[in-house]
Amino acid sequence: MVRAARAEIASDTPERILQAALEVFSERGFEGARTREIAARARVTLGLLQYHYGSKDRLWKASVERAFGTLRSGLESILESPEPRDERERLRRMLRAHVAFVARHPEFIRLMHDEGKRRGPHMRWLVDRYVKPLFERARPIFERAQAQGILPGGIDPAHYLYMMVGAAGMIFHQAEECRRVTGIDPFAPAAVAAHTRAVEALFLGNGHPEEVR
Amino acid sequence: MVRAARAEIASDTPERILQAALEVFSERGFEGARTREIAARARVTLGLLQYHYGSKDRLWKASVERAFGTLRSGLESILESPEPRDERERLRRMLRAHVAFVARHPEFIRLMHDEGKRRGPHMRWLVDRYVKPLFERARPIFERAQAQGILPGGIDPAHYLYMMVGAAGMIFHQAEECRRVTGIDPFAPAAVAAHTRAVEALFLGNGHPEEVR
DNA sequence: GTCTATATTATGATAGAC
DNA sequence: GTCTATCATAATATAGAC
Repeated sequence: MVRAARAEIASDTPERILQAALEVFSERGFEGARTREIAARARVTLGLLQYHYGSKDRLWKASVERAFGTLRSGLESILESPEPRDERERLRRMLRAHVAFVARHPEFIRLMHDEGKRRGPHMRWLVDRYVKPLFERARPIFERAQAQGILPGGIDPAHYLYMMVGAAGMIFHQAEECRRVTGIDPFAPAAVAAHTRAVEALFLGNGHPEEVR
Repeated sequence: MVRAARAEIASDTPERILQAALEVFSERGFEGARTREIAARARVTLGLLQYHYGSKDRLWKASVERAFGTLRSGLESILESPEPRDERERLRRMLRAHVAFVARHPEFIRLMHDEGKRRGPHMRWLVDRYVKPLFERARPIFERAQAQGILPGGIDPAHYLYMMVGAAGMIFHQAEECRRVTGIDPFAPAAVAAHTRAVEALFLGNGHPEEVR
């Protein structure tokens, strides 16, 4: 059918707009983002954004929904990956998965930074929909690790969550800053590997000389 | 002298404006910040911002200069505080100082987040003036800690820097998110203390059951 | 130094041609 | 579906009174 054929060729335009929107929203924050810039990056005009998404706000939600959908299937699948040998191994996998994900998608953390520092409907939407469920996944891992002496006990898992996310992510979402401060490009494969090792060492004490010795 | 007396009573207005500016810039980001909101919080009018600082850009610099001036005298003084018993103690002090500072001034990290994720004059200005010198202070502490086996070796100090800043700060600069996700108010004194312990435990293994045992 | 206008520009949103 | 105007508003910046 002509119509079907048409629909198939039919553009990836909405997709491109969503991608561009995510980039700009994460780089500039919601209020700093300019719809004109989003349109330009998607190589469409302003009117078309309105046609497809109606408003800046709905565009934001649509782009985040797409982005965090990836996060769920990306991170959570690894979190639940088949049968780790033990809790230490499970924790290690979560750490690795987290570093890998943040290294590939620093824009997610940037979005959370923009919204998570102040009250507001965007923040609530984001937290209830994505962050809270994710925390509920990570919490028992931290709790069991504490119970088994893999991590220091007597500390609310929330602290571990924020230390993990912060320690794993900052070098990536602050990539430009890092380049200028240290000369390191954190996205270089070697740097990603090094940071993965660093995070593992920090949480699991692996390769810790005084333990190895 | 009348003039002197006048000058003394003379208003803390520029100070109030700077404080309001720092708040709004850190909450909204540079582009998201509205000069009207800054003026309102400082309880002055728009024209007065222009009179005192000329432009939004110069206002940004002035407010950051004031803020990071505090950072230097605040953090650096503790970093250099008199004669720690050993390197472990020196590292512990740096960690504590860092957590304490970020807990009191999450707006600093928020500012860095806004600027540090993209290239630009603000980022360069910030990094060259404040972040780089601070890193040069922290680097030898990490290096010596590694050399003495206090921290895992074979890892560039840059990774430790970003892990420290990220792990120490995130729960505070994402305070609103944290409240909603975990129910914890990270600024409550007990929470600050808990996070300080958590960060120390993470980097120094203190209270680590398997080591204590 | 501080305020009240006002000028100028940029933004999100809309209308209507193709 | 996509574009080219254009609107209404809100932003920064300026001018000038007090």
